[in-house]
Parts: sequence; C-alpha cells; structure tokens
Amino acid sequence: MNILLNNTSMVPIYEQVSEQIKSAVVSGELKAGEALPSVRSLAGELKISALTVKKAYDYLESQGILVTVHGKGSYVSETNTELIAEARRQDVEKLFADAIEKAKTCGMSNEDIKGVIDILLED
Amino acid sequence: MNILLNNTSMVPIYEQVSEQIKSAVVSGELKAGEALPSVRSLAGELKISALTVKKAYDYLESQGILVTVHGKGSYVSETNTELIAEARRQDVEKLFADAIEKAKTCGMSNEDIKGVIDILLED
Amino acid sequence: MNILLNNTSMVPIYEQVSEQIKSAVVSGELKAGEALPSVRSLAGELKISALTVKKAYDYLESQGILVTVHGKGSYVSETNTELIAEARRQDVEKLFADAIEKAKTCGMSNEDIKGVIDILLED
Amino acid sequence: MNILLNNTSMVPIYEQVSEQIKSAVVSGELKAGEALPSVRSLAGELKISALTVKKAYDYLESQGILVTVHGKGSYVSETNTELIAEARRQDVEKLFADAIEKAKTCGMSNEDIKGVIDILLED
DNA sequence: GTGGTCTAGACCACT
DNA sequence: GTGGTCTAGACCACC
Repeated sequence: MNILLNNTSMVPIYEQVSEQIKSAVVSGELKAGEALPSVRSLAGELKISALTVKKAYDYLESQGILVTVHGKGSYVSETNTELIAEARRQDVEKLFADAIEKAKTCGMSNEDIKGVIDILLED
Repeated sequence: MNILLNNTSMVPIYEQVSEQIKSAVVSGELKAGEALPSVRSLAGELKISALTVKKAYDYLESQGILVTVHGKGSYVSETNTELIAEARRQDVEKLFADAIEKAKTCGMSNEDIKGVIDILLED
Repeated sequence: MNILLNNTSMVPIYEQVSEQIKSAVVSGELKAGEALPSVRSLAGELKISALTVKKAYDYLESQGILVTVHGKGSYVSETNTELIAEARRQDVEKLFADAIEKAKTCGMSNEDIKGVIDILLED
Repeated sequence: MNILLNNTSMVPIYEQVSEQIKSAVVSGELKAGEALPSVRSLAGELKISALTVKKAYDYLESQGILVTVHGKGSYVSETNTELIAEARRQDVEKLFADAIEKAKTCGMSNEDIKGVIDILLED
C-alpha cells in the first residue's frame, strides 16, 4: 500500500485513504480476496489515528468493496470489480456535470468548454 | 437579489451566498457601483443570521469584488469585472482538470472523456 | 475650502473634514476671526450629510479651534494658533512613538530606524 | 502565549490577538510547525468568545502565517518567516511615511523630524 | 438607518 | 478533544 496524505487539504484524511484504496482495487493493484494491512499497522505506517483508518475501512465496507472478518482482518471483496468501476464512472460524470454547470454561469459556450477539455487532455 | 440556499448541502451558507453574488457580478446582473442589500435586510430575506451574510460580504470584500462604506452600505467594486471573470475561468479550469485526473485513475481514455462531455453538453 | 474626501478609507468622514480644516488654520490659510462656510453649504459642496459636517465643527469647537455664534455661523477662534500647532506636534510625536514601538517588535535597531527616516525624507 | 488585551481601545480584540501572534512568529518566539493554543483554550484564557479567537486565526491563515488542520489544531506555517518579517517592515515604513506626511503639514522641517526621532530613540 | 464588533451557546464533522 | 459553522441578540460608531 502506497498512500500519500495531504494534511492541509480540505479533503478529510479518511476520504483520502479510502479513495486511494478504491483506486488500487479498480486498477487491479489490489486483487479480489487479497488481504489489506491491518487497521493498526496502516495507522502506524501513515502516522494517523487507528480510528481514522477504521473509518476509511468502514466506508469501503459499506460500499461493498471490502469485507471484514472479525478477528482476522479485511479483504478485497469478491464482487465484480466492474460494478465498482461503474460507480466510479458515475462519480466522474458528476464531477464533469458540476464543472459544466459552473462554466455556464461564467458565460462559457459549449465550444469554449470543449476547447478547454482539448487543451487539458494534451498534457 | 435572487439567492437560493440549500440547507442540507455540505457547502456553508456563507459560501453559497458569496458564490451567487459573485456570479451576479460576473454575469452583469449586478453592475459596478450598484448597492447591495444591507446585511440585515438580506439576512431577513434569506432567514439567516446577519453574521452569516456579513461573513459572505467580508469574503467578497477581501476578493476585491465589493467595497463597504461604514454607515452607508456595500457596493459592487468599480474594478474591472473582466479580472473577476478571468479568475472564475481559472476556477472552472481547475474543476475540469481535477475531473480529468480522476477519470484517468478510472482508466478512461481521452476519447471516453470527450464522449462524456458531449453527452452532458446536450442537456 | 478645498477639502478632499476618501469614502473607502477607514478614517471617518467627519475626521477627514475636521483634520483638513485644522491644517488650514495651522498653516495660516484660514486666519483668526475668518468665517467658515456654513454647515449646509459645506455639506452641499462635499455631497455629504449636514450632520456629518456639524460633527466635524463640533469637534473643532471642543478643541477651541472654532467658535460658533448661534444664528450667524462659525469662525476661526482668536486663540493663539501656536497652541494649536503645539497640540498637533504632540499628535505627530505620538505617531512617531507608535511607529518606533512597532519597528522594535520587528527587531529593527535605532540605526535601522534612522536609516528608514533618512530615505523617506529624501522624497 | 502571553497576550495582553485592551478592552477600552478602539482596536478590535481579534486584531490585537492576531497582531500579537504575528509578532511572536516574526520574533521567533513561536517557531515554524509549532502548535498554537486551541481556539477554545485561548478563548478561555483571555476570557473572550471563541468566535473572536477564531476570527484572529482565520485572518492569520489568510495571510499564510498559520495552517489549520481540521480536528487537530492550528500550527505556525512552514513558510519562510523572513517573508513575514519583510511584510511587517513595509507596514512600519508606511507608519513612518504617514507620520512624516503629517509632520510636514505642521510645518516641521527635516531637521525638526530628525530631532524628534533622536529624542524618542533615547527612551 | 448603516456596518463593525462581540457574546454565549449550539450542532456537526474530523481526529 | 479539535476546528467549522450558525444563531439571536447586544452595543457601538458612522452617516
């Protein structure tokens, strides 16, 4: 697990953790059935509170991405990772929808928006 | 002033207020030199605390969008609104950049992204 | 009377008015016994409330710089202008004392301060 | 934290607080990365409202002097304190420039001003 | 009437 | 426990 945290960011720590684990699952870096680090070891590694890691794991479990076995540990769920990928695509779609809405309140036309996208995709 | 508030949203009320005033200035709905509603009257109209409106006005003043004259009221700043519009365009660009970054972590290609944009722009 | 006002400044209007009249008296631009513009005419000229001009005149009267004759108008007091000049010099001295105090909290030495003064006096 | 408040002064309390913390940072009394007292504890210590302390911290954060981590506390920013010291030196310079301007409207010569400075520096 | 400041206490999210 | 936000009401200075 290679997780990078940004303390000063407005994004909560637990969300940064769960988001990066989610990415690892979708990308295949973490495979179905694979064990995750224990709450306490990950907390020690990232130098954050075990409660915060627990909150990230709880969230991922509520999303069906993890399963936790009492007394053993947490494992990547066997559910189709395609479902997770689909959920993330909807997240992304919402991000774009929000950006487009704000762009329109600035008076940008559809063509302006496509222009911005083209420029950003070149990087 | 036609301001819509969403109490259940995680976005602070003072930010919703300042953001919508900003939009009104950029769009030209509020012109340079024009008076804004007094802190108390807007608070009454929106049924929120005067302190919350004040916080929104303070933020806009720190951004150079408003000027406040003690004992008289608050007015749209005479500064070039084009500068404000440019700042907002950069905000929008950052929103798109963030969305694209997240899209790529989901494995979406440039073509996928353009497809999503096209669909969203049709609405 | 040639008075310049700055609406956006933190300095109250009435203080800007009284301060500039004080300067005119000390500099000799306004001589002892000379009549000042009426409250209403000065208010009209400066496009401010008559109450604000009245407050400025009241302040100057409390300082002994003006005398107001009911039903006639306001006049520069016959008191020795040297007394007024002395009062202003004490104001100035306090300004320098405050500046020096703040300079010291920044770690500036006496030599540093003299250097700054020399540079500013050259302009 | 040794902060002295003057309730009768016209200077707002939140400004007195932020100014004194700024001084402590510039003088090195508070070092980069060091934790500040919590909003509530400082409020209790100074016997003022937590909201007033918060306003002071917010101002210092907007100046880049503090960083605040949600749920943890506020810390002196790691940015070069030399930049802050430079900003304060400019503040001081403006104070002296204002004092000199007023001195000149009182008819004081450059020599007069230097004389006043010399006397004040001896204390 | 206006804005500027402050209070005392509340609820929520994060660690 | 921490900060983040909001309320309802108060007092003051200014116009």
